[in-house]
Amino acid sequence: MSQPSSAVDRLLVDESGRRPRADARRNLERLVEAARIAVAEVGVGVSAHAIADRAGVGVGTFYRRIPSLQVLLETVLDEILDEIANVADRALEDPDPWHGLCVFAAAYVRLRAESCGVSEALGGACGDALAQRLTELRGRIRRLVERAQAAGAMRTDIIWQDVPFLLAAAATGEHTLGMQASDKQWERNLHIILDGLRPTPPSTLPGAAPA
Amino acid sequence: MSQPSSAVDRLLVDESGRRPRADARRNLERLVEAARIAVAEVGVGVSAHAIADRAGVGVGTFYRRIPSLQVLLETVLDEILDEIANVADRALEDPDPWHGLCVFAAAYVRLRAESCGVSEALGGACGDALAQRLTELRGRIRRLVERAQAAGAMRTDIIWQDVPFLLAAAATGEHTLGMQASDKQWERNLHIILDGLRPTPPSTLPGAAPA
DNA sequence: CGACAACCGGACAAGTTCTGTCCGGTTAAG
DNA sequence: CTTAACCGGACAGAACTTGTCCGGTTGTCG
Repeated sequence: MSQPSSAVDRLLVDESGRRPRADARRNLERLVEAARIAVAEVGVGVSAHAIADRAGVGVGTFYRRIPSLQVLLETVLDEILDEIANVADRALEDPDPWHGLCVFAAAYVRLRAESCGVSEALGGACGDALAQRLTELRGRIRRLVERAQAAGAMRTDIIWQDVPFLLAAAATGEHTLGMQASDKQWERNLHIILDGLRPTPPSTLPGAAPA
Repeated sequence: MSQPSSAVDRLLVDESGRRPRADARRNLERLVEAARIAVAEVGVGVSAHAIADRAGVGVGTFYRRIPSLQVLLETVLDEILDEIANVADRALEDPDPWHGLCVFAAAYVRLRAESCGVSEALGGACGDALAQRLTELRGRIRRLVERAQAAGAMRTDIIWQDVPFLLAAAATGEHTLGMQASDKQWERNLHIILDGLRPTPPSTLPGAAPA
């Protein structure tokens, strides 16, 4: 938010090594921050004009430093995916496997619930650009789940591939049947889902395992 | 699918009481069926041209009998919402309240998972057009949940408003982290969620109740 | 303080995609 | 066979989109 924002720096190191003017940097920071908010509220389909408007600058200013809309969106999303990966790494070091899984799950679902664009990106809406990140994250979730199962803290009739789908599920649904979800509906959803993951399986799971 | 389709009839009873030509009726049936499939695959954002193409007719034919794209979409969705309401009514007559809830939940989640457009409509994407239906459905779900709780078959720290969100959640997520969900992933999700709804609450639920 | 390069904003071009209309050619039905 | 109903798709026009360009402004440095 208020730190230098590596995204801004990444976008700033172009052309001759001259230091950019102060207003140029300020506007770029505004644009990146506006992009973050817009992506969260509107999703990856947000337009360049919409971001420029939010930042309080013209589109000309947008395209002066930003090569293309797509580059900006990928930069912003890549940063968030990095953050998620870090949370997963820390969770893997938790001495209590189940607690580690819960901590990661809460962070993951929160990020998805609070940013429409992050959900879309994790769902694969950004094509190959973020595919590498997604693969890495998948591996970390797999390890988190299998570690919890090995410790006897989780049902073993559930396979690790179910977990990403369940976490994605917990984060969705801002509106249903005309009801507006509270800010924390995702916490309630996640809580119930995690309860459903605990041992003592009440019955066998139907359907084939996902590919 | 192959029955006369009340939607077709509803669209056909216009202008002078003359019986329409056979080809006219055939094309309208094709259009309605194409709309159903297109709404399921693409969602309520599908275009009139896309539906006409799927039906194998021109757009002129589309607009000859159909007043507007919106009318067609609402007609198709209204029919499905009717079906859901009927399932709920039957579930309310089940002598076992928990079994009734499970049967309804499975049908509801299946319909949502199999039709992108139904999910959007239940999420409120169609504005006021379907608001009445949504309200009715809400009441039925409330009764199903409270009946199950009164019978002691379901945790009482969950409120009925949680259930529509949980069911919506179970149905979402065709892709996550680069993985393609199996046809029946929704069954696995729902199964785990229903397990989480059973009595013996492991802990208290965080967050405020939704409005 | 003055000069000037860097910067700014938004009108604009060019493209896409949408809904809905219109009309010349075709076909079902009495 | 006649004729009204029907068909298809070109078309109009509106509402978006991304990205460019240029006249006016401003930060920065000698």
